Amino acid sequence: MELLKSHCSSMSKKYWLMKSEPSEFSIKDLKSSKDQTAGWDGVRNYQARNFMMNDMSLEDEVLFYHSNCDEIGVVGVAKVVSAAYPDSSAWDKKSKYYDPKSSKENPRWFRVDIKWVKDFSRTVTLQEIKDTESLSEMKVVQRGQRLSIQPVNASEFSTVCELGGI
DNA sequence: GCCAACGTTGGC
DNA sequence: GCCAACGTTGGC
Repeated sequence: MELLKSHCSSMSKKYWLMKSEPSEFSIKDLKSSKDQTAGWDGVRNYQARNFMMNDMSLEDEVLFYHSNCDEIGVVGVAKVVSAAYPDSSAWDKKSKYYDPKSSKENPRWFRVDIKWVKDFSRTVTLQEIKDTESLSEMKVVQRGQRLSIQPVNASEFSTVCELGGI
């Protein structure tokens, strides 16, 4: 019974916001990837890593967020299509994400695979999120919040999707 | 285990 | 390119 319960709760769909600089990796890049799927590598923050390792599940839905660009905001939806697995870029000396403290034997950083789901018909800008009362609790508008992977609740997720024209 | 120095993030 | 906020590192 306990097993069933924990199994069920682990299956309940969760929602996330994931940030990427479009000059590095945009939602277009994701859409044009093989199988419209890509590994979310380069996460080098423990809290963000722990979300991937401990809290993400297959089929969780993701708000794809463009940061540090002309039009900052949520541009579409993706979904989680793998469990967390070691981020090999951490032990690739040629990678900008190289981390000598991570190794194949003892990986420190992990990634998940993300699959493109849809583009919004328009960007839901950061300013718009700030201006929307029901989205005022989103981490992305909290002062000093820089996490590149953030949990989002179901109503926030659906509100952002509606604003994005879905 | 404290905390100063340093590096990074990311909006502006 | 500025800089505030935050995370990490490393000496002590």
